[in-house]
Amino acid sequence: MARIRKTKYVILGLLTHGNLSGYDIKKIVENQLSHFWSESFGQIYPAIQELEGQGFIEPAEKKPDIREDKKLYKITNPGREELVAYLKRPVEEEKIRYEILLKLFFGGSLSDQEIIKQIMEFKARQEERLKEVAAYERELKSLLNISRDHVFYYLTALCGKNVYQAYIDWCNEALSILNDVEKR
Amino acid sequence: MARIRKTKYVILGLLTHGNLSGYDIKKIVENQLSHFWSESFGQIYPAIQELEGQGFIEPAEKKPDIREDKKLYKITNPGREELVAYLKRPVEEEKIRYEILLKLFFGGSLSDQEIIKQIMEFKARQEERLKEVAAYERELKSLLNISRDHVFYYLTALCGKNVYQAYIDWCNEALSILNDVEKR
DNA sequence: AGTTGCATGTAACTTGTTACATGATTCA
DNA sequence: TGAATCATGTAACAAGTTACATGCAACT
Repeated sequence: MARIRKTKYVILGLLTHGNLSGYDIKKIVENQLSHFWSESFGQIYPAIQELEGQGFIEPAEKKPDIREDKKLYKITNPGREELVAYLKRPVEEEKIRYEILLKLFFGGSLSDQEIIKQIMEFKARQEERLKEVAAYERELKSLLNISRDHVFYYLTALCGKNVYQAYIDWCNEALSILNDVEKR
Repeated sequence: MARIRKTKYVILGLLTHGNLSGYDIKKIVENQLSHFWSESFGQIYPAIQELEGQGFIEPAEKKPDIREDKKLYKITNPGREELVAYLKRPVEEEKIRYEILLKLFFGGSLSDQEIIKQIMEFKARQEERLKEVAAYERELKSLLNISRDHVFYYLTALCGKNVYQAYIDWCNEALSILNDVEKR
């Protein structure tokens, strides 16, 4: 890994939008960031404790209507600075491991039919994802004017749409090429 | 992680192309698989020992011209079966973590200029990668007829080309949208 | 009364990287 | 002779997932 841990910045970032608990953060990541990010409870809760120890977040007062055992946090000024410093740093080289390409690289050990099956399954999954993210993108496009943040949400969905479409296009090209090879 | 370990299959796959040492495997991954895969020595050597213990690979006779301290391995028939069983299994859901989208999602904490800078840096890196993989793709396209395997190598390069191009297109759309927003 | 969801947290495990140790060979 | 590359391996660490433990609240 050696890539610096991002969980802390996800928490800081989400806390700039409002006070949240660990559970809230997990739900938001699942619901709104899932097409480009994931976090597990096993990462979130220890990271919260670390952030509190560093003074980057602190307990927030709860309104009386929320349950006793829920711990709400808010971001502090040093926390904001820490987040901004991270956001300004260049994006790290993401390590890429595409299993479909690995399997294709060793295609010599499979029959054409088996390879075609793998690509079709992969394509079907990308189509599902595209459908989801394209619906999300259309929704966000209509909300573009309601806040500056909505532009950013829209752009993340647009990226997903482009990338999934690129995979689907590649699947079609690959299937067509394999079909030509098979016939000759 | 929880995703099953792929290192073993990379080793088995490469050994179907010829007898290799751990060092050879590392070099091939770096030179030929680097646009979609990576492995470190810390994974390769223990995996080799495990594969040998399972009888999936075994020491190969060396030609007298290669050095004493180099350990060449060859794949066994059970090893071939193990590889094929893996290749036939559906491709696992890859976990996606795009840091550029994370940073963009929290764009509210940065100025337009800072966001634009991040996207331009990201775009420049994708353009570099595209250049590399597109050159590789053109080369492989001309070699398409020399073996069945070359079709697979070509398709992996083509996929990289499509995906990097999709990122670049998205960067341009994003920059144009951010420019419009800035002006109003 | 039982199931589902809310809520916090820990422990064991897996995967992966980095740095280090060691030494041979090749080439300028 | 010294640097770069070849070559194998280990140990410490970092990151991330999964399963588990615990208990409250809401609803059916």
